[in-house]
Amino acid sequence: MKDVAASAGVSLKTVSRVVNGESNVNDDLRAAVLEAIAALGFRRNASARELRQGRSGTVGLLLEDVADPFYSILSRAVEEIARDHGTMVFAGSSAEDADRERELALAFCERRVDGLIVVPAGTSHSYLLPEMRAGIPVVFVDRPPGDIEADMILTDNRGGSRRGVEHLLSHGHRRIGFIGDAPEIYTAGERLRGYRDALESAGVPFADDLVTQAPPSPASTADALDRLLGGPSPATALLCGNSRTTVSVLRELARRSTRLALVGFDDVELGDLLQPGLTVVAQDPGAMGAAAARLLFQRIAGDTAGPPQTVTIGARLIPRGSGELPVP
Amino acid sequence: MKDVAASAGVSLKTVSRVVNGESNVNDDLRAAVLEAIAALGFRRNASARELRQGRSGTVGLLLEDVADPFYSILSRAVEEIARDHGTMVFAGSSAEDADRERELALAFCERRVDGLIVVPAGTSHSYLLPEMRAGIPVVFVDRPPGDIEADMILTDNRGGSRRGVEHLLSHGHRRIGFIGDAPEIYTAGERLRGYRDALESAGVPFADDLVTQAPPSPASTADALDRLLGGPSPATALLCGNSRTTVSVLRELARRSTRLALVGFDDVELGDLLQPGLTVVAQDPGAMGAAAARLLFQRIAGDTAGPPQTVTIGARLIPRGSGELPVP
DNA sequence: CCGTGAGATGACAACGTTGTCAACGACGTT
DNA sequence: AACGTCGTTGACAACGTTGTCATCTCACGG
Repeated sequence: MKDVAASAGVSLKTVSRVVNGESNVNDDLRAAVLEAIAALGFRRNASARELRQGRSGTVGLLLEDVADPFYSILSRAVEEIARDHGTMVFAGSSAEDADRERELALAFCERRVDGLIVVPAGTSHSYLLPEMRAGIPVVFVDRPPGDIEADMILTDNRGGSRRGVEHLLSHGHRRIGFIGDAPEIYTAGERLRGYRDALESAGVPFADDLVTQAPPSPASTADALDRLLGGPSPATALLCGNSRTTVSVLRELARRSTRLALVGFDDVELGDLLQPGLTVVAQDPGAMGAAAARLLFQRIAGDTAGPPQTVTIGARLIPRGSGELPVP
Repeated sequence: MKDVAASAGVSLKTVSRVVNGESNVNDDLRAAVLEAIAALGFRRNASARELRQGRSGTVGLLLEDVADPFYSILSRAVEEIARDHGTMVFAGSSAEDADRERELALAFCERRVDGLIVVPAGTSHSYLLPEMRAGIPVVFVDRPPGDIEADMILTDNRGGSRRGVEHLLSHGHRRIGFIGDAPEIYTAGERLRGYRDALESAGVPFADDLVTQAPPSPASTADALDRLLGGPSPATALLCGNSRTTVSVLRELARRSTRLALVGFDDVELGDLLQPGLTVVAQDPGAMGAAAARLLFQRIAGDTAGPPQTVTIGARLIPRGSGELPVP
């Protein structure tokens, strides 16, 4: 910029004015400056600008895994909203590791992001309190934060799950299994609660032997299916608590050539091409990302007066065949 | 940092030394500084550090679409390598729009990224020359850049496509269709070339009416299938030039209850669960991202002596059923 | 003719960090 | 006792930008 000023024969400040598109600059000077900029290939240094202004034009997005379709769609939605605000996105994957989450979040803060969107991996987030007090707004997505109060965007896990089970009930099923993630995971707990809600409303007794709660893996899924299908009165339908489990179940059912009425939580690409099509309770990751980003930019813009907000986004049942199979 | 220095009763520079883990600091002073840091909730300001050091610890990743599984896997691979180098990743989606690509790339440069990984959307990249001359290394992935010479990481599109067609030929097919993307897209051209290679080697004449080149859409795919299957000697097999086309074809075939030996280019989630399983020529987006990142960090580390490198990554045929269907 | 206001321009400091260099004290050597 | 060496510490400038304020010019009205 110094060079540009020298080359155009003006002061630093005038170059700054031109670069920032301020109006009160003589047209001739402006032209000279623009010419010098083009000739020298000048590009404004954002670090210096940030340092001076205290704003980085950057937000941090902390996900479990950038490569997971759910989060990558969420990520894209955040990017679009950020773009509207002239902001770039730092994305990082916590890989479900609380230490890594923390490390990444603090690295974002060191980079002076204007705000932070976090899918919590750990169970404690008080380490963010100093940053939040220092004025970095944080919005949590998909799960509530561990031990602090903050804005969050959640799916209606309980309601969605309930609707999935009600769908199976309405097709005559009474022995409905549930395979969910480990019980300490928030979404898993909510979805199990929805499952119980639906049974209770229908007057169907809750049976422990129909429920499995464990981190999804092909082996644990196979075990769970053994238990569900092996006993004297086997399950005739199944709600899968997350898409990884759904996929494992589909593989395992294909291997066994068994059919089972099935509703999955979370949509899955190509679910409509399976035979039968896969009925799911679909979350809307795009809507979640957009809601999180909108709320974040509202906070960044200075709307920090109110208490923490919680936005709940509905989950939609998409019948495609597998959930409409009758009781054998 | 000034506050920390005052609180610990030492100079700015000593705090800086402690923060950066330099060894030549008295243990008592170090302890005092660390205590002050904890008490004040100090966090180093990365903008100032960048400004001073001229390095941002940041790379830019410019993709078509962060939400596309291919790119999101690539993205994650880049993130992992960047992590090993203590670097964060700015990711942006060009949405196949040359202007937006340029805008994002220059925004990254303004933020003084240490390097840039680009999946080209536009056809001209000379706008990056000044930046590259200014010392920002750029690695292109998936497609070559428009009108400049630079490092690139490519899939062996031609070889992969050839292998896919050879697979169909080996199952007796002679009327093999090809539905690919618009011919101006590099990968589409290469894949068509591989298709011709395979036919030629097998002595099967190339037939214009078996080939469609158009941007993938359900409508254009339906048209293409009409043409392939409608004539007096219909195609008995098909190579799909990209995954979006593959999916459209699968939907269309399901709608028509038609079967056709099918090989898709690019893997598709749950391809193994379809009936029959989907045979594909699979690229390896993770390997591409890792290779790009590794080459980029090599360049960043100062290895800029040699000429631009091109790394070609193989595409693997994964037989799952659809490509092994016999000639009816 | 002078005073006033508006608009254009520039000088300068400051943002928070780190590289450079000088000062200092302790210790060992001659 | 004088000297050199080493390790620790701090003063200061510089990175590139922009906000603040002062200066200058010109036009206009009294």
